Amino acid sequence: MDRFLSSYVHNVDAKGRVSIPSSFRQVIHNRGIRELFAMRSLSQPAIDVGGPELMEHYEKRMEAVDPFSDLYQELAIYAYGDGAYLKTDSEGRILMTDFIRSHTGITDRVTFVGVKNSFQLWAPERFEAFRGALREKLRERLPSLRGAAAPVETPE
Amino acid sequence: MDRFLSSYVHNVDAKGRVSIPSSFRQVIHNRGIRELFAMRSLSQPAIDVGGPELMEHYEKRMEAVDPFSDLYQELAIYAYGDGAYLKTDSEGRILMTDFIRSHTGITDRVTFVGVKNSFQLWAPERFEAFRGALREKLRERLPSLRGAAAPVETPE
DNA sequence: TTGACGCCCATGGATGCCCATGTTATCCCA
DNA sequence: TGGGATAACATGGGCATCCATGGGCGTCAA
Repeated sequence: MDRFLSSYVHNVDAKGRVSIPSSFRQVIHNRGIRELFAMRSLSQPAIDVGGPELMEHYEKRMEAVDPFSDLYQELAIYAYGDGAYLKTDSEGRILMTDFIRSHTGITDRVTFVGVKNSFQLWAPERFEAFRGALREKLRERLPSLRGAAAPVETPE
Repeated sequence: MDRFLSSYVHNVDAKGRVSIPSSFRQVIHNRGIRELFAMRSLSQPAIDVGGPELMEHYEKRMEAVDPFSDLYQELAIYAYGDGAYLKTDSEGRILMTDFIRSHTGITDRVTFVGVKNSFQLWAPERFEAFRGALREKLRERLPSLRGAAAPVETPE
């Protein structure tokens, strides 16, 4: 149990709080993650959430770039400036800040989507649409999958 | 928690004061920074703020240019010429001086942007525009950065 | 003297912490 | 095997505290 798996829809309460699915909390604990870091996904209206590795991923990327170039500076602004720490309360809930809401369109419900080493936050409707489109696309691209045992299906 | 991370928008009051985000004050304290130094960013309409390492960073950055060229001189004057120590008041606020305002366009609101070892001051509108453009640029330039699955277009 | 700046106090809103409730999944025992 | 007891979890609300913000006043310097 060390991978973020499956998806869950949770409610946002009047204070803007949402419970992190308990299985995700397990994974967070098992991985020894102390601080949750959040970033806007580049290509999707979703927020990526994970531990420090999430940031290290970009740092590695940046090592290949001249540290004194504009590109490096820009990557730094993106990686560090366009993210946020997510503080959890004593019950394991996180706050849906404007930072999250404006990028995802989340209002009163959130879909948590496990993506192996990290998980994502989506507005449920958008995620449904995305998942549908994704399935189509994969069906076209990977026809060999069709015969197999419903490999593209995602648990509710 | 020893890195300047995330971004915050704060108001400038009638006296020109702005609160430094408390998380940044934490970082300043944790790093043992006693004096904050501010200088013009070389590539953006922003002010870079940090401890003594900030100056070293600039110097290294400028070494990419021939240190005996006119350009080097000009960059030095540009960055250091109006640089200033930022005094904080007893509440942890700094003053938006004309030096800061003229370079950034800041009037009544400021965006604090964490960039790991230092942070920046931006006019919120300009930062939003910059961030948007940057996302576009990175999305094209680093297509492999994101993508748990195949890239699929999603309505924004 | 006048304005800039440092220091103090006031306040409202946001945030974190604690406890309460209902629902669901799990387990145990008859 | 069915049903009740139990534990885990999502959710809600109250309250204390921190923090961003605003205003007053004294001091120092031009």
